[in-house]
Amino acid sequence: MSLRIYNTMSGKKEEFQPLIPGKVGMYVCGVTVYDYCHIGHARANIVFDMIFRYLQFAGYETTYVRNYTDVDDKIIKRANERGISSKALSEEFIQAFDEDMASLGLVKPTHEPKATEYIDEIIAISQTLIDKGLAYEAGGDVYYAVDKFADYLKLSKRNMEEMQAGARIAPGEQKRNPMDFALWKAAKPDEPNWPSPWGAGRPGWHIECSAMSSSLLGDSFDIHGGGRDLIFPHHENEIAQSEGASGKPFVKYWMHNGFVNVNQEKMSKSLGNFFTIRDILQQYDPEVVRFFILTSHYRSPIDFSDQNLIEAQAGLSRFYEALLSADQMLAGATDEQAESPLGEELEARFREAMDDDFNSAQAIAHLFEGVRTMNRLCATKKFKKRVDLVAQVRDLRQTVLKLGDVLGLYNSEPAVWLEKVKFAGLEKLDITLDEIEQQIEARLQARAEKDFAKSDQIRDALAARGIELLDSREGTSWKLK
RNA sequence: GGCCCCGUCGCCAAGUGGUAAGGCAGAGGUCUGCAACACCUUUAUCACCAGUUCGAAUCUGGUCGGGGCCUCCA
Repeated sequence: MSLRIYNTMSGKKEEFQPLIPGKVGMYVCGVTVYDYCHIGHARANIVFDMIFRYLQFAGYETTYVRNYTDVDDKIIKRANERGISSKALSEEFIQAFDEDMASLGLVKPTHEPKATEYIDEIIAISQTLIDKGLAYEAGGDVYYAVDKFADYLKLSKRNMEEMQAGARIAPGEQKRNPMDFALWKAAKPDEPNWPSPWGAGRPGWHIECSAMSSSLLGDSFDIHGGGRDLIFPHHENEIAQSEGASGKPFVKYWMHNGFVNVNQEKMSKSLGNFFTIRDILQQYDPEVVRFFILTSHYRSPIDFSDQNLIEAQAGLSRFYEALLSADQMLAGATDEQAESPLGEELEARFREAMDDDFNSAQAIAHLFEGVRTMNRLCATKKFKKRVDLVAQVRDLRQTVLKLGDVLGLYNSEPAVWLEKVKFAGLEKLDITLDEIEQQIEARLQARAEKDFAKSDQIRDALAARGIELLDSREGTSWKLK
């Protein structure tokens, strides 16, 4: 079974056939850098990071471009409010973005261009569009004449007449048609600007993505992604610009990730109900956030809530606990080698899930099954001497790690990760590590004396304070309840 | 008003024509001094109604409920 991708353009899953066999060009709209990233950005970037990793895993030589839009009305406005330059503001938030993405465990895209580095290309495309009669200059602005592009609204499937009914021309704009959009805006005082054939000015929103994608991936490429909210107007306008200028098909597969809701309600800047990545990482481990996001399909809406994240943490802990116990069981196990089909079988199921429009939720479900098998084998009597079982656990462990890496998961040292989460949770409880260890010691003493009443009393008291004890042959450890 | 999406076990969440993955929580069991952990077993006919079909959660029509886009937004 080969890779199938849901294409927003057709509204269907399609067999993935890249323009050049074996190679993929993918462009994903990045952020406008004027504020800290919120969890919606986290989702979009994690999703496409997963897609990028899987494309490579599936054998495609993938060029992944994710831009920074560093010139824009909102940047100018925010910079003016803070009394700093647009450049200083955008640099600050580019750095913040990079930090956030690194903490979420994202790999670097192949290219991370900035809009301001592509001003020449932006001007060239705008000029081409004017030359072709698709755009016009008016008072130092350049606008795209949407009624000249026959395919306009083909991605968002909207109706021009109805769109026009609600559209307005803002004061100061020189549009012929309210639906027209700016490719270039004449500079106002104190705005960043560049010289152009139409006078000093700056790019409009949308044109930068056409310029950067064609420069780095060519006029036609395979995958273009972003959040659903970018379908209109941003991606629609990109199509008009790029296909209008080049005369070639722009993008083969359009991919859009679903929204993040907070308490069933869309999270948005205008509603003010958004959390930044930094807020969330105060509360939860970054890998828990990533795990939570990937346990839903990328096109479904997800609901950010404490309960959901706590459950995600429990699920991810299950993986690390299994990996830890597998490591411990394998440590003293026989060195003899044996065949094991389990890893290969797991990988086949994983690929099948991921080939179906990157169904990471299904893929993780298969990995959970791998974990259960691993736990079951490890619990078998005389495990360490059973050559076949040891080989199977080795195989499964290695496969879970390998496939986890495709999702950007399970990269930590199990013991270290579990400790980290445990101590982070401990801080929220009214108990100290010393206390816990003292109580464990006291209980061990009681048990040695067969004073089980006292032993159980200590255990119950700790449980009431949120600490669960685990006895094993090696001794007693504890975890958060 | 126009366009679009969704409604699957207590909760989260896969599944788009052949009689419902997985996780969390719950129940029973194995293990245990007793527990916890782990493992085993177990828990749904898919909002509702009508239709197409040998057969539908999956297709069509309708009803109810929720949400999104149409303005900056991942």
